[in-house]
Amino acid sequence: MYQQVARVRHDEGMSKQPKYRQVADALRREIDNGTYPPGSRLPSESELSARFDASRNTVRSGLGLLVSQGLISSSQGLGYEVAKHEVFELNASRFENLTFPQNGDAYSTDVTNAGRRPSQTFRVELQPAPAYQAERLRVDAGSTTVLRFCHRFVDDVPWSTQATHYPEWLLQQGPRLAEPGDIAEGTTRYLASLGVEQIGYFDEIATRMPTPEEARLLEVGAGVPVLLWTRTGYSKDRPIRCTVTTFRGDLNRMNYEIGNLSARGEEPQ
Amino acid sequence: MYQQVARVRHDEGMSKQPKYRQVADALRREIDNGTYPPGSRLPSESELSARFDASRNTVRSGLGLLVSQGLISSSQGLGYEVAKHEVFELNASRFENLTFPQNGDAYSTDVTNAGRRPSQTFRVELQPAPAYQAERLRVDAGSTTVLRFCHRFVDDVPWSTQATHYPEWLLQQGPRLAEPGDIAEGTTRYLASLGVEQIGYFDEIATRMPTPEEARLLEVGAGVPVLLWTRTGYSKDRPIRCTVTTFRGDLNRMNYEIGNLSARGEEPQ
DNA sequence: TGCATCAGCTTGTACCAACAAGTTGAGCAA
DNA sequence: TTGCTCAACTTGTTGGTACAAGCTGATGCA
Repeated sequence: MYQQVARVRHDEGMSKQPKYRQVADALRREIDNGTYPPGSRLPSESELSARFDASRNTVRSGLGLLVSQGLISSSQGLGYEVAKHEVFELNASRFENLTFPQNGDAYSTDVTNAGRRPSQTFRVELQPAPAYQAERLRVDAGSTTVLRFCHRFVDDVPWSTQATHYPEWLLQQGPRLAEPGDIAEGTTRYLASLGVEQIGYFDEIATRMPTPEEARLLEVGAGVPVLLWTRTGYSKDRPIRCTVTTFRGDLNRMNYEIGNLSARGEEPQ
Repeated sequence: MYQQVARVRHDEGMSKQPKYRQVADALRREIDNGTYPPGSRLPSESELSARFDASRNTVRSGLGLLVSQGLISSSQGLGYEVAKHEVFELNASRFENLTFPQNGDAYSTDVTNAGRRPSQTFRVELQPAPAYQAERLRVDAGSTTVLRFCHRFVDDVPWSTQATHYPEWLLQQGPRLAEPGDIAEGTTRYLASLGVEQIGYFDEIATRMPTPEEARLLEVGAGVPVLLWTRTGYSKDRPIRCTVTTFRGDLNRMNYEIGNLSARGEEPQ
């Protein structure tokens, strides 16, 4: 019923590597050396199948490797495209600078200055504190917090999600935090005007592959990790907010300027 | 010659999702809710095949998804294991603190303080500057630089690779830079003792999937991104070094302390 | 006891076949 | 010209088979 084809034992040279890896490696080389520049299309599976004398499944395994490494992406009906990245730099140590004046919220300012067009959707709700945020805000897990959630785009490409939790006690001083809608001058500035000044922050940066939910919101395919940025802001007494931002790892880079950098071009001020 | 089996059209409820995704989602849920805790083994492909009434290929596709997301890993002959992470925190703003005294190099100090055992292999060579480093050191691409390369382990697990490039002109003041072997007091301290003081640095943090070379050195499987950390150190006049570190993303987190954090437990000093 | 072997499990590689579903452009009809 | 249909491409999903290769524990021989 099933006829096993005679398996030829090639063994030319040493190879050793399985065929699907050879396919992946060959294509990777050709992508690296510019045979297939960023944005260009790879030959179709059946063409590659002929070229490498491999079955379509084997070629697919090889292509799957490159996809999971973020080098290429595929779309049904179209083919495989070589990934192209245009990274956006976020200066985290200048972002929300405590002494520097700025108009509106820090995100719009930063993106506009880079000559790109920012847009965002916005949501405010009361939520029990997740364990991660509760620990950083020094409140009980499950206690009420104000969640202000942003889904941000740059030139209509999904860019990041940002969830800031504020402890409940802060509402007595800053009731507008819990009201829906933007706070025009920025929440940090708003709180400062009420005497709750953020005089320092603690940043944590991690990376991992996106959850299905994150992959949906950020519209990333397989092979693109996310950058996780947690900023806990402190007043002179205690933590006043915890912001968790998820970035598309292929489009973002974070910068920190520490110490005296007068030898650099632009002054860190 | 080939007999196509009657394809039953289930369509219970809505499903819509392909079967291999359903397998992946079901397993993900069971991993999340603790049915399969970190470190435990998943049922074998054939067991899952029976449970989900799917072919082994379909089950493998589902498992492959979870592998590429870093949730599980597989080894031939053994099966699939749920990934367990024990993250190591690296305080980047305290690391190589300019004013804080320390013994030996910053890495060993940091790891030892965390109660873990550091080890490393080390290499020094003269190398033409790659474009990336040349740009940051403000020298011509291809001009000579000193490369000091570290491959670091924590408790014998590959942890990070670190490549520091120094511009050639620095050799006149610090000839020991180009000599093989460690510099006991740390290179930053050594240079400072010669009057080349690093008074500030510029950090860049990015993430991506590892290259095959990086995957080999860090022994990461598919689905684990790397964290890329570039630190450019400045004297009062110009850049004096450029360090590129690659971390396993599943084992590391970076921290920055900015501003006044007296409200936190430990004093940032 | 100690050690080598092997059966029986596991995943890895490679192939075949069929059909579903998305995209595009050619070509025809209004 | 405009708009629709459809053929001919593309990748996506799912099934099947066979064998290679790694791991483990049981078995049996020396």
